[in-house]
Amino acid sequence: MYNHSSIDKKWQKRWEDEGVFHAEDFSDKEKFYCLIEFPYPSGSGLHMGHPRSYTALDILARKKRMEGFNVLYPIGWDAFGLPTENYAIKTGRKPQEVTKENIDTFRRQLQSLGISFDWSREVNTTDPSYYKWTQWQFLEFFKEGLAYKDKMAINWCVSCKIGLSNEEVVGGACERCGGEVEKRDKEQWMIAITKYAQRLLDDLDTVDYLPKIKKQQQDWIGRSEGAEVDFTVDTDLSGYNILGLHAFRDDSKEAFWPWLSAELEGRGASVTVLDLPNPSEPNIEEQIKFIKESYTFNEKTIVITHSLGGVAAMKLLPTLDTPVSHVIMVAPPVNVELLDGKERPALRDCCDWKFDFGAISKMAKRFTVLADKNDPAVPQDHPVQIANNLRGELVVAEAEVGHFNGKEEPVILSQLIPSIEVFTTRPDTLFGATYMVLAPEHPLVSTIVTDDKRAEVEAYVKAASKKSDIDRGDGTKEKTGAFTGAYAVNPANGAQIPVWVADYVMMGYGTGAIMAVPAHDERDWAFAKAFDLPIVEVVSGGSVDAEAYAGEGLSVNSDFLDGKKVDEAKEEMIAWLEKNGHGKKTVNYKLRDWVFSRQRYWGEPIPLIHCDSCSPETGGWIPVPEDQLPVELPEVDQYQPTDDGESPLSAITDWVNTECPTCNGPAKRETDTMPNWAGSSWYFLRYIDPHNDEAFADMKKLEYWMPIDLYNGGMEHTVLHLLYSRFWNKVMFDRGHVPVSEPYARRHSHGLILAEDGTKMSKSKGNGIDPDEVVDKYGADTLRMYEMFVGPFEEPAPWNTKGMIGTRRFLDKVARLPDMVSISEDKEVTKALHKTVKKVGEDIENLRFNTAVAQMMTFINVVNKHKALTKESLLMFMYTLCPFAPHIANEVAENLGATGFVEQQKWPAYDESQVVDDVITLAVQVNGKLRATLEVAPDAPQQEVEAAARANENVAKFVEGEVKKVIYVKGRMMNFVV
RNA sequence: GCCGCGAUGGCGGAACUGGUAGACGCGCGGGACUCAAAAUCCCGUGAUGGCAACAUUGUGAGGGUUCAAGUCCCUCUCGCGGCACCA
Repeated sequence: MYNHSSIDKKWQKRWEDEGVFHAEDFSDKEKFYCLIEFPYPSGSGLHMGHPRSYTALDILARKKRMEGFNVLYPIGWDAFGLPTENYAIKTGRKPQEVTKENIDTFRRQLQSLGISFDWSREVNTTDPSYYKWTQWQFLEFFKEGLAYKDKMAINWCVSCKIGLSNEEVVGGACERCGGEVEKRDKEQWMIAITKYAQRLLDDLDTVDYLPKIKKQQQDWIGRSEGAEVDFTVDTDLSGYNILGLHAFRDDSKEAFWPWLSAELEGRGASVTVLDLPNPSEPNIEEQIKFIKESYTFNEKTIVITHSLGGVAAMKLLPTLDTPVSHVIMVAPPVNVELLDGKERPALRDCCDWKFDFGAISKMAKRFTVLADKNDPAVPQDHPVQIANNLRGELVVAEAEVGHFNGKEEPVILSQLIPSIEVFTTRPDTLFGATYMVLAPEHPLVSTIVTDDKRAEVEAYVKAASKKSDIDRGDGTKEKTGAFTGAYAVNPANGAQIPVWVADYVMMGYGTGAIMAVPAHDERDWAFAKAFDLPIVEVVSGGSVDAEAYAGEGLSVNSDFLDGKKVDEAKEEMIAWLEKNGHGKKTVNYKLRDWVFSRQRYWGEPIPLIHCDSCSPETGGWIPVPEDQLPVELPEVDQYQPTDDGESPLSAITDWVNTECPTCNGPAKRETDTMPNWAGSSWYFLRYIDPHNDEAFADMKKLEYWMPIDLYNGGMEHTVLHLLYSRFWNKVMFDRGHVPVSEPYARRHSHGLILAEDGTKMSKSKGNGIDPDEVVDKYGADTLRMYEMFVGPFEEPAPWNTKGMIGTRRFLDKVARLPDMVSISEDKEVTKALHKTVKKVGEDIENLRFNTAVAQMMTFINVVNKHKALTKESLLMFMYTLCPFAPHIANEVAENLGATGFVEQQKWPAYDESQVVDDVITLAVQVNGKLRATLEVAPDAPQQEVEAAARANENVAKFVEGEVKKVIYVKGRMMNFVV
């Protein structure tokens, strides 16, 4: 029994004192950057799983150093996040303190394992000198137009009081606490990762990841090719009278109104366009009088106003006796300053510029405002329809010639004749589309629903919105839905098909609407059966009365596609759609934009300031200037999450209130913080230059070290963390801050260490094993070796303390080896040694540590058999063992008189002639069954072997009569076929 | 439901490109040393039959290809992981 405690501490101190593992920037040696996922320093201390990954890469790092590489093997702390914050709240302490304590524990525990980290490069995501650069990089996203704020239905965890990204909702429940998740509308910072979807997919071809990891990335991005198809809602406008109020712009008069009239008259409407008098200096009373004299309003009236025409309408409409059918205001001039900068006293006098949308909406069955979503003057909470960026084109660009550009007009027209855009991967089945379905959240639902169906549809939509994702996605998959009363036209054959609302269609994918082809889609088939909708077969090969058929076949009932194979038919149909303006080829991704806001305290503050009077183009958001970074997290006593879902930071008024960096006026800080994923998306860059305060890392150093040669981590991070960090790196690459577009040249993953009962180690089950105890009782080398020996690195393995004792016995045998040192050794020992060096070296490169350990055990067994080996052989073995059990290897080497560290020795070279056997055991089979074994030279000629085999009594017994064939595989076996 | 991976002694696991299945370790049985124990060392250890040599059988189940299958092909069962009405 050797004394592991003193040996462990002695060598750990020496390594650290002499900086043996410090990586050198710009060395002449070839670089090797190996990376483990840095730990989250939780309060429960190091988990048994951590040493597995860290030791594995430590072995590789140590071997690479001995092979002459300049190795970077760094460590740090991913320390922002909920568990610490929750623990701090519970114990009434500050997250800063708790974090520091946890890190100290983790550091001590990791150091007790003798991992060859370069501790001089330690990073900590919660350190202001680190998150300064996280914030800086966020601003790079912002400047690139990749960060935007959007109101959206988010997943809200009721118990954590936190918004969760889709990725953090597992089976409809919160990933962290397992609690209930509901939908809530919240303004969130989003990052447009979807813009990088294709590159994130394509560049997987350039990296070496485990196939299953690549596949998970691909599946998550979820690319599918297909077509976008437009279905026009069949709208009958006969009996309606459209009243256009024209003011102010001549080009509208010449182009817009005639075009609109033609479109609407084709649908049976009559159109009246009134030229309002004196539009640029209007007298509103005069205009109203003119309208009243020229036109009689009734309930079939549809009012369309354009720009300044809205002013008169706004005053007039609330005074009418009868309500009108519909009012559409296109870009009403809701904010005079934004109009064109010109003062218009006449307008100002007649109107206070605060449109009373409420009064108008009472006079119209439907009321639509088409205006800029971001215009603060447009009341967002009012039930008006908001379109994007319309005002910019239609009003402000007054001086520009010809606003009639074909981009905005369809939006206007679609208010009266809506069209439904769908995404399909099967355009070849368009002739089989017998109905359509909108997601309950689809904005067109309320537009197209007919009056007699409105109540029913509204009730259905309301019920759907209450359902959680579990109810919608899980369970019976029984189809529910409601008919809107509206019909759309199938562009392929002109057929009228009913439009339904059903929750089996998701707003989040594609366009939120589908064409349903029940004959060839399982879900559509089930829905059609449930609601008795027609099923039309358009691909032959199945029996669509019994079930949907999604296989190969030839098109039928499909006019010009008939007789074509699926792939061919898809192409033809896309060509047809494009030619006739009904759609086009498109690609869709499952990947969603990244919800980047958290309403919690313990995270990086988002470094933006909101000013009411500056930067309207970004919604008033202004980056904190670089020289004011980092925006430090204020240390406060109260940081509990709020019930209303606002960030705790919003309550700290003297932090929130600040100055606008642009105009120096009063402004407010953004109070949301960043998600945990932020700091971990780029930490590998900081390791390269951890103390730089001019940049997150020096470009020259990045060029030297990047990319990472091997990155190892858990399978649980192979989707999100890997994707986010690849994306983050690509954005930095595009902005010229990093030299490579893919950060990880090779990615591997380790299996979990399970508890002795084969389940996950967990606090609640009390089945955890404490690394401290194991190190204390058995030593660091035992723990390291056991975790390598326990099974294949990438597969989960149950902990077994008894099994670990076997590796300790092995190390005890190692400690006794010096007693056997002698001036000569048996040939078998020499051969075993060289074989061991060869196999261990190869196994390390292939990350097959378990068989490397087994080989070293075999070697010891051979030595023990002969009880003698030379000092040189023992040293050579110590060099081979050192990556696995560095403490004892160094100790034994030192006791043999070696100076310096084993880590500074050269990795041993094996002698090729020593790894081949002089004599091998050859299997002799008869009819494939083993009958004897022969000791022969590996390259013995067939004749000789055959003679020896036939001479064998047992073989001869079975080889009676004619031998049909003799198969001889040199060095392996001989088979007699009789 | 779909996709991926896996299933080998009492246990964790080996087995290159189809060529002696069970390396290595744990456990178990026997023995040596010891007054005794611990530690250490030696022998044995898939199952069945046999004193033994050896024979039969054996890698989740069933079928196939091959001189030869844990390994390749088909069908199925179970387990693990991922996705989950993704149009």
